[in-house]
Amino acid sequence: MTTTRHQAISRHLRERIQDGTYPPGSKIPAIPALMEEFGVARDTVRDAVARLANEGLVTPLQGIGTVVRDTTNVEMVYRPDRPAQIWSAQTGEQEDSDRVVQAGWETAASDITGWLQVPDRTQVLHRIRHQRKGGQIAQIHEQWIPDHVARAIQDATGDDLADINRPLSTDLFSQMRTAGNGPATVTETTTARMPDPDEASVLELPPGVPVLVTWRVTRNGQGQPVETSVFVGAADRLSQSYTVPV
Amino acid sequence: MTTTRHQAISRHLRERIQDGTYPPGSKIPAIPALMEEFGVARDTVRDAVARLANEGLVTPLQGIGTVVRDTTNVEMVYRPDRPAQIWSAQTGEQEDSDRVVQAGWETAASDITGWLQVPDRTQVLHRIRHQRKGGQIAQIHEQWIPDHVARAIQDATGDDLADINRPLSTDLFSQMRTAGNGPATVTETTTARMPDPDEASVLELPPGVPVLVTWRVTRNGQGQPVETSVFVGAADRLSQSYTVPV
DNA sequence: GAGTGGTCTAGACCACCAA
DNA sequence: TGGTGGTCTAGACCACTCT
Repeated sequence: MTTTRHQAISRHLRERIQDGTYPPGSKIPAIPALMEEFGVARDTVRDAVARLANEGLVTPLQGIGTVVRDTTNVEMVYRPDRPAQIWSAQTGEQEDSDRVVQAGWETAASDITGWLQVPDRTQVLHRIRHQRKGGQIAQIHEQWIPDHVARAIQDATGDDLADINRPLSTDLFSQMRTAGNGPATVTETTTARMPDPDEASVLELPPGVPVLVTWRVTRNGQGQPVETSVFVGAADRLSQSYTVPV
Repeated sequence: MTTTRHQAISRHLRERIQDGTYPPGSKIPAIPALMEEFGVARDTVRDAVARLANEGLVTPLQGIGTVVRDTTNVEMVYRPDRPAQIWSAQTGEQEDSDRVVQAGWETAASDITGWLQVPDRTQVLHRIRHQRKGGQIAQIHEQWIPDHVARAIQDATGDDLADINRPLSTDLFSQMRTAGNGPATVTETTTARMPDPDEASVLELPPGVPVLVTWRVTRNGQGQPVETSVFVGAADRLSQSYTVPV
């Protein structure tokens, strides 16, 4: 159990961050200063700092320094039982904005048809939304709706679900009720993983921040799926809350 | 938007992994081979591989090679409405084992008293469990029970909740019911972050795997908290599932 | 311009694993 | 024993931010 130099340096810095010597928003010493302090080469210091960055404790910024991240600011709460008002902070405020960036019909992949319990190669409506909070995209919402459900909605409401430029007259769950396919239950399954570079770019994630990934299947009163979704959200800005009876 | 060499190498390898050239369980080319192929120095290749490791795509193993991770094996499902049978795979099998590693009374920190809605500096029973699956610890469960609830349970059942060597006669929620503090609802809030080194060690997490963090508050029929918990679970082996009415 | 972090080199030695 | 990844050096140049 020999301790390497960069492990010793990263442990030292981690302890200083946790004991408040370097509070959130402040900067840890610069790389040349740490080289001097520990008598090591540049890349050894960078290895140590990279470890902390991958733990989500710090964010190195070119030309500025390596700043300590505030990890206590997960304020946003997602509640599955409030479809019309999807996100609310503890103050109850609404989400900042919400934009459909892609919509159209396509032949569903096999995992999607499995969740929707429709035959393989069925046509489905595929929509991608970006949900913003505080100027940043906090969650990517990808949604698939079976052909017959989507058409029933359009017939009943006159909206075009594949038009990303015209907003819907009401929220989708209300439209489903109007069309006789009112959602009764949602089943959500959540895990987490590291983002791929595309997701990190869209969500503006610093290194060391994972994404929360949630699969949702919405069913009507007969237990038939009327919609399925995948949510990919920034874990440093998002938490999910559920209250269920025991 | 200049692309650096290690970015080009990591993008190349990422594409090969995603298109199946290097399937899960196989190895990507060795560092000397990549140095030769791209005509770069060792550390440039290591930067590229480190990126993939931090994305959770590969795990470098000393003396063996850099193996591609299988990211499709999140089978375990946690259901909050099944306290006695906390984990079940889709087949419905029970968890492998479950061990209380620490238990005792302590004066609660302010965040805990806030969750439990008891006065500051109250005595609480603090228990830490390690929940195993497939030989590995998949989740760390830390639990706090108010003094009056814990004592009522002990008086009613004769069990010693602070003894880590004697297992309880029944599960804790059943015991609460016996003691007249039957849980009625649980509120769970979930987010994710990267593990600290201790958590990574206990959960045997490879680089690039986050932890799912869930706070739970359990309330009795009168809405009073009878228990609060924090779960820290390996996100590559754990998912949480909720079904709620809309 | 001065200071920050980012990239990259060429070479060395170490720790670990499999045959 | 030979191949793997891990650590570390000393030095160079680049990209970026702030004053």
